[in-house]
Amino acid sequence: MRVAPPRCAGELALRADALAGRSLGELACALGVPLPTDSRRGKGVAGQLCERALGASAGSHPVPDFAGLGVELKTVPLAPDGKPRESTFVCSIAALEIDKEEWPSSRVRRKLAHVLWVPIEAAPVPLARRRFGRARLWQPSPAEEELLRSDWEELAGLIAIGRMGELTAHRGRVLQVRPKAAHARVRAFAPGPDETTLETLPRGFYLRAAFTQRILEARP
Amino acid sequence: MRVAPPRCAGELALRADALAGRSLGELACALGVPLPTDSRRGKGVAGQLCERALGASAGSHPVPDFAGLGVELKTVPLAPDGKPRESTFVCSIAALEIDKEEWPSSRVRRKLAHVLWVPIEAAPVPLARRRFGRARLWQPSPAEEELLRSDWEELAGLIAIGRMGELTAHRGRVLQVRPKAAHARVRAFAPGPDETTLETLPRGFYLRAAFTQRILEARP
DNA sequence: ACGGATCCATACCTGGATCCTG
DNA sequence: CAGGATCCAGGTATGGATCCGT
Repeated sequence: MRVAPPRCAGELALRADALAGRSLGELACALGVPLPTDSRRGKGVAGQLCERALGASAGSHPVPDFAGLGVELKTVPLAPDGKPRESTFVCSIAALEIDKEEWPSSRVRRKLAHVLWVPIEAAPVPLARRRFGRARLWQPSPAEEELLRSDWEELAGLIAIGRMGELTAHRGRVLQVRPKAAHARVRAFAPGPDETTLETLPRGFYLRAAFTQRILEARP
Repeated sequence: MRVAPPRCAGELALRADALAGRSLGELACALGVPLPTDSRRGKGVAGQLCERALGASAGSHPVPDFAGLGVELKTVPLAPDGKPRESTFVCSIAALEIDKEEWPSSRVRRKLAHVLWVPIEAAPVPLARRRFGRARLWQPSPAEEELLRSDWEELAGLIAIGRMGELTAHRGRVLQVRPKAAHARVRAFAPGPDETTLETLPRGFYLRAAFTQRILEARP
């Protein structure tokens, strides 16, 4: 079953509101897709069903989830205490090209320019019984953008000068760099010392959970 | 079920001889894989089972089927009169790079430097009952190579100067250029007129059936 | 008859994220 | 408890070729 793209932000907000309180099991049933029984096997399923329910353009590469609106969709898993249980993946890192990027036109900034955050219950609630919360349409405040920019410039700078291999997830106040791969044997190219190129585990940018928590708590 | 790579050309020839007279159905059964019932759905199945039976390194990109030996495997479908029913795919065409290739190191020449031709019955024999014939290990004679070279230089030259779009399968005495894609809407990049780049249907090099017929008829 | 169109398998890549052990 | 490791879906790319309408 397919849903047409929303024609404006208002229509998107209405659809997102309609999702609040519904469970992942109901949604899967309505869309006619089976849910994995093992939650390890369904890491991305909430996000993917949410895309379909809201009429996002699925899986296409360079464009935002709602291309016409320039809005990106992110589901956030909430622990029983209401706080995000996980960090949020932002985008993968093309390490060999990152020296050509600048913050204003960077992939991270474009991804985060306008986001629809959709909270959903996380473990220990079983997959099918996890309920969606009230969505929030967000754009970074000047203070938030400043935090993101300064972290990004530090991290991207280290990658560009060939230090991605030494980079750990400890770096960055709100943005961090972590592995992004099917398994630890996957290789991608990255700058090495002295203009060399070497193969490393692919990485991605992630938002720390404490940062998304502040976004969700701010009064809309 | 997996078969170890042959250690020398002699071992490969022995295995290929052992295949002669056996049917595709027997082979599929021995390897524990099902055959499609509709022959449209099994266009590549004879070649793939043959690879497995002979211990070819399956599906890996740049290397010959028998990497250590530098030998490429090709199955040839024979009509009831013993003549090849189809042309033989050689390799896909990277149109934007072809201006940097020269015949001696070209993909076509490398693919055809050393080929194990394995004949197999074609339609109207049902898939499972098609029998393999006697394989032939071949290297191009000087005359054959000269034919290939001159066709390749004509075709590659036309592609390099931006004429792939106008190129039809009529060109070339033994080598030709034809579409190579899942369907007609697939696009790939190619040089256009005046240093431009345009999108076209991807193409590949193929050997005309009359050429493979002469190869198979020549006394080993 | 054959030139243009198409079909399957497999590997890889990207985007969706959560798992899990020290 | 969070940093490093991993899992699924879907699309793309390539190599195995044959199908089929004019």
